[in-house]
Amino acid sequence: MSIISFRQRVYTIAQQIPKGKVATYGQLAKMAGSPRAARAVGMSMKCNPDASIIPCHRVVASNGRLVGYAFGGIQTKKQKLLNEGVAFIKDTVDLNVSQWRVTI
DNA sequence: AGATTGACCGTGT
DNA sequence: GACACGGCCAATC
Repeated sequence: MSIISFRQRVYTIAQQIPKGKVATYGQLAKMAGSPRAARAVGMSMKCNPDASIIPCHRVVASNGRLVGYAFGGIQTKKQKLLNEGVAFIKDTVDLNVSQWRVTI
């Protein structure tokens, strides 16, 4: 089943997040096959080799809050998202509008 | 092999 | 709405 590591799966999924949308850590965990592994997802993002191939800035907490970004901090992360047209409410993403929804 | 850690999440007060 | 607590999973020491 899992020939590739959990981390690898997370990366693959993260790359599918469309521009202008965001996904939550829990959401990715669920998609990767471990619904409760949100923390592990966070680690994967932290260890991610390159932001240009893995859009880790499109991953936010379940409440839309921006947490962590290893390529310049929260500010940079927010700027990138704003630049992509993600809807913000103060410092949190409006998930109602900008969450990545996998339409059946 | 065991313990610790971390870019989390849900629930209760 | 803010704060505290516990649980969860994979990677790392």
